[in-house]
Amino acid sequence: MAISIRDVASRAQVAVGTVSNFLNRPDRVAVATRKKIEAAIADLNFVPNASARHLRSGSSRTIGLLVPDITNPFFTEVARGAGDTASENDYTLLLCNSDEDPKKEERHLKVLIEQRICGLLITPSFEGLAGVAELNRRNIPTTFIDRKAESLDQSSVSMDDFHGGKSAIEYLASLGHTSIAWVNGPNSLAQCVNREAGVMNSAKEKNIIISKFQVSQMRSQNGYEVAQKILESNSQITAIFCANDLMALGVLRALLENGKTIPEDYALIGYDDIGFSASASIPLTSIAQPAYKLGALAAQMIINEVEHGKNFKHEQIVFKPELVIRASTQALRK
Amino acid sequence: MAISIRDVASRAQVAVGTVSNFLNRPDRVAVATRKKIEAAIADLNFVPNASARHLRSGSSRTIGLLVPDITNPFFTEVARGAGDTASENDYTLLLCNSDEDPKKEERHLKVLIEQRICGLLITPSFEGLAGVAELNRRNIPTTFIDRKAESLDQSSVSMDDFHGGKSAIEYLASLGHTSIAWVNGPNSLAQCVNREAGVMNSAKEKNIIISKFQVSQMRSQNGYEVAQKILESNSQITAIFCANDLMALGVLRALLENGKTIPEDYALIGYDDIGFSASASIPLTSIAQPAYKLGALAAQMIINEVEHGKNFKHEQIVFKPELVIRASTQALRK
DNA sequence: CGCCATGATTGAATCGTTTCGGTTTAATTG
DNA sequence: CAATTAAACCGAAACGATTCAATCATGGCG
Repeated sequence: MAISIRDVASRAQVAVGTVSNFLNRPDRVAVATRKKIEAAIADLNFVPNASARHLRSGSSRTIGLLVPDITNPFFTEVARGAGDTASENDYTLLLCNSDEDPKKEERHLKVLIEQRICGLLITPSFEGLAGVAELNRRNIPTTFIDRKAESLDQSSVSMDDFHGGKSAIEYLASLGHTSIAWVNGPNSLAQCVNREAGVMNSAKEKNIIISKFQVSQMRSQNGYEVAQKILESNSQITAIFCANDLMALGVLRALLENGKTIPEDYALIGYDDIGFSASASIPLTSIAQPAYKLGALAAQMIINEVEHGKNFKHEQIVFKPELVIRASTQALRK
Repeated sequence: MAISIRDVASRAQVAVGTVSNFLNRPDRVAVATRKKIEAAIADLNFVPNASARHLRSGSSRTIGLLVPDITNPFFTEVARGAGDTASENDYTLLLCNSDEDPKKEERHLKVLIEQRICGLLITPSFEGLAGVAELNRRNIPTTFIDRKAESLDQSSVSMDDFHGGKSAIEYLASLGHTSIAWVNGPNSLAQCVNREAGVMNSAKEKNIIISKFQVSQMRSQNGYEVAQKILESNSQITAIFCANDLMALGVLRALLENGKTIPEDYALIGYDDIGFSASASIPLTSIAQPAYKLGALAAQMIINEVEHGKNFKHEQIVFKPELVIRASTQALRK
């Protein structure tokens, strides 16, 4: 039924080995033979069988990407970047979504091993280290995304969260704000911890009062609730900085509902610069992370590692996030 | 290097065929033997090689999902649904994003054929029929998502767009609106055509005046621009219905910037009910589509088809969308 | 004209499974 | 106790590619 390299060979009147060479190292086959094989392939509508190729050659050319939440636009962009880079290099990307569920994560990891992926891209959740260790044992290269690798024999592509936190506060300070609310996620996420360190650092330098609000999940609803607390607190706060855009959008909604105007009554900054922030009712100032680039570069790095084998130099690349100024912030008027 | 079924067999003192039976039809192997094999597998840390299995057995247990835009929350949900169902049934989902680019779509289709997927889930863009024909020729089952299959020997899971358009207008009519702006996407999308038919149908019934605005892309920015036109037009319009939420969010932003209040000055309805609509500055009334369910059901159907082979009855399932009422609409006050 | 280097081509062995006809073992029956 | 049957198990062949040592052609050179 299925058409194999053998059929192509017999129709083109050459040996199977020659067809294989044509497929993988065309320069080694004479131009006349090339033509014959091309014709045979076209006639028979032949498409090579990836499984057979993989089985014999030992290298799978598929790389796994395991993200904790595919509905988060940040990860969607990461996936797009990784996917594009993968297919440009003739790799296949196997995208798995763990929904922040360790069970699903474990299952996906199992499948990825069955598929004999040649490399893994992963944004580790705080717990997920067990399954990753298994990958290591099997010598499957792994690179972290959005989380710096602590070990030097592993690559990672991450963001300078300290700088992100710091620059948001510096910017607000430059606008004249001196009392700022800081809405952060759980300490179990390295990102949150580092951003807060940056916040506190520049607050100290600029002599700013930080009111900290911490939530367990970084969803829109959580931002909404925090904003109500801020309004009730009757404090001097004139600016609000949220650890992600989802929460900032929640804050925005709460403030508008309570008759506040942005940026006059409160300046508001988010983090991530997801697409929806630009088209919010008040376009959001945000700390932009180059998600697409993160994914693309991580894919490129793991491909390099796969292809250059042992003599590969691991790198921990750290991007600087960028402040994107929109309508939700302005200079403080006394 | 790699551990194979053969190593397991020799360590467990059984034949390779027995190990294979243990893996695939455990009931056929005696309980004592089972224990031995289990132990050997655990000791050796054996994980079967999917490629070898596929090569020999001929069936791949991976299903492809090809979406036109992974950054659209609607498709993210579809992907989540399909992915969950796939892994519950021990299938692997290969998610590909074509970015609405026919070239990428073609390339992905090629890869999917190389991988010998056992079935394809696809939301066809208006052009993409060429590549799909190739799949048909190879007898790879294909089911459409969010687009009804015109042929009876193909399955599909789609939405009743006519009903969606109709019910939005009926709802607005019931609130007392008689002059409504309808912001639609290009006619090349079946969805848009059908929604419009529904709109026009109920407009006629309820004696409503529809002002139609058509855009080529259904992005937020397009909605923003249309809203400005509406404001300039100085018409009697009191309600705006957009063919997706992204555009509705753009409309919302434009209206608020121009000092209008929602829902007092204008009632506003979107379509899709993406997550961000609920947390917009004015939570959006919208026509909800069960994206997760669409993906999950489509996956289930293709799995059934794959497993039941020829005697499988193709179905064209059509869901009814649901009106979700939020703050952006209210009864008209004279 | 014979020799050799080079480039093209060949085809058998192999990758890790599943499949399936055949063999062994144990239990049942008359 | 011999004959019959069913349950377990065995192991060689096959899936469709790649690999690589071996063979074949070709042309340049002394």
